[in-house]
Amino acid sequence: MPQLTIEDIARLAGVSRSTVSRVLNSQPSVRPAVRNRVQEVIAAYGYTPQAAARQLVTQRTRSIGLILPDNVYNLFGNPIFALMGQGVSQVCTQQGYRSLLFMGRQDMDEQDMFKLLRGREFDGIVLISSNANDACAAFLKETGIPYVRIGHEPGQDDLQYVDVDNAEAARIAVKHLIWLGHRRIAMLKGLSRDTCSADRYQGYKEALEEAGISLDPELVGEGNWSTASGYVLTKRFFAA
Amino acid sequence: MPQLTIEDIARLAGVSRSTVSRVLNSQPSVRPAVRNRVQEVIAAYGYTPQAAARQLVTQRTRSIGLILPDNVYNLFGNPIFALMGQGVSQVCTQQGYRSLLFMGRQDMDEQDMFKLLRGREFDGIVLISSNANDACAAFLKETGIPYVRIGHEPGQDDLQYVDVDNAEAARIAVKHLIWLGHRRIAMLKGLSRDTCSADRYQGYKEALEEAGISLDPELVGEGNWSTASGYVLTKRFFAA
DNA sequence: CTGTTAGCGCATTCAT
DNA sequence: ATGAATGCGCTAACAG
Repeated sequence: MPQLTIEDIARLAGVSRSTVSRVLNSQPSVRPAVRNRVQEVIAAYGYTPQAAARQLVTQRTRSIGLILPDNVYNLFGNPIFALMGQGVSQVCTQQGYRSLLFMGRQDMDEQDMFKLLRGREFDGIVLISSNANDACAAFLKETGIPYVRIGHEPGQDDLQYVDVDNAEAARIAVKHLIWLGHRRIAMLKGLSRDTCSADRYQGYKEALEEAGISLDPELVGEGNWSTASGYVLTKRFFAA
Repeated sequence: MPQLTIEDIARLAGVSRSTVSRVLNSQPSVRPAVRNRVQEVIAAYGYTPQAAARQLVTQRTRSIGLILPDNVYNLFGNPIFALMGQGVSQVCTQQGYRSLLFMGRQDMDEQDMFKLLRGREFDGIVLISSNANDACAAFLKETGIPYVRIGHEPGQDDLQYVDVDNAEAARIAVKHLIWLGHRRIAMLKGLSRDTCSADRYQGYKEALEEAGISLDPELVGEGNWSTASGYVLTKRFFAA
């Protein structure tokens, strides 16, 4: 079935395109009777305006792109991303936007991905990444595409990101363990490419130092954020 | 900075829009010298055609929408979805398409979601769902939007889906346990709303019956696909 | 091989 | 309050 256009609806409702457009965008200046008639026709034929056409004229898509770290195990295996994604989605929906998670970061050529981002299919990008030199982050900054990053790099001077205070969080956690009476406290670090790993380690070191506990290198290990690496390292800690 | 259009590139390269369009779409009928010149200008200005405009004229977006079951814990917490998503993404990339995961199924009004799907932002939809009455599946079928479903409903007569033989899979698994010498075999069912749950249970029953093992209701429990429910039920099995 | 012309479907002036 | 006209940026005949 050939999809109906706004023109068809206008004809069927006996009005002009402009009027249909007005009810589509719920503008007030339409006589109630006319509005109803148009809405009935729209409903009867299940008409929905074509996104591309309205995007072309308005120059906005009302959709937000979500980009996650490239590791697929992180992508779906780490519950933190589910929570972040959920939050992004909720706010988008609430504001009349929609969020779409870009799926191709594992298998798509980087340049092709950039081309997509430059094609203005998204009004803005939410990039989740604490990777210290994420090519995508660099690209977004350079091109001026509207974005916000969850996570950041050390030298970042602009305010394009939101992040937690990783060092302080680690400090609090370690202090808590010390308060509970523990003295032998291990640290399972994440990937060194992610800045949060170093930040947390920093907090860990500071809390130990403050408590006068000397750091035991045997109790520090570097994982890759996977549960498997956590398991292996934890076993090693207990063997030590 | 005002984004450049194909028109600007044409002027800068001293050719017409059509020629620029031709090199953009890598059509052969362009003199190498001209092609190079155009490509240089494109690269120099970092120009990328606006997706909406070309979508409007070609009536295709080259993007595939991926829709997952509504439960967010399933969404990111169940590794099977990571694998499926990965597969979809790989094939899309390989074919010059891109895949986008729709994020709003938890928090968006169903009608708004349908509106999005009808807006032709996706050339096709991949719906992952074995939910026996998934409203989205019904909608897709009714509207004639191109889609394929991973998972299916009992009475489905068309060929719009791909699925594994759940009953046979369960049969094989149970037979294997029996072959190993076990006689006391429990079944941890999934949500009853998903057809695969009943299918697998069917296979379980058949395999037991075939081996002359009577089914012990104490060893059958219904979870909700979460690891937590699996843990609780498994403990109950061992207590029984 | 290249330029000219004509829309794609919609929102948005500008008239009325 | 409504309609007619215009253009968003691009591809696709059609000429030449």
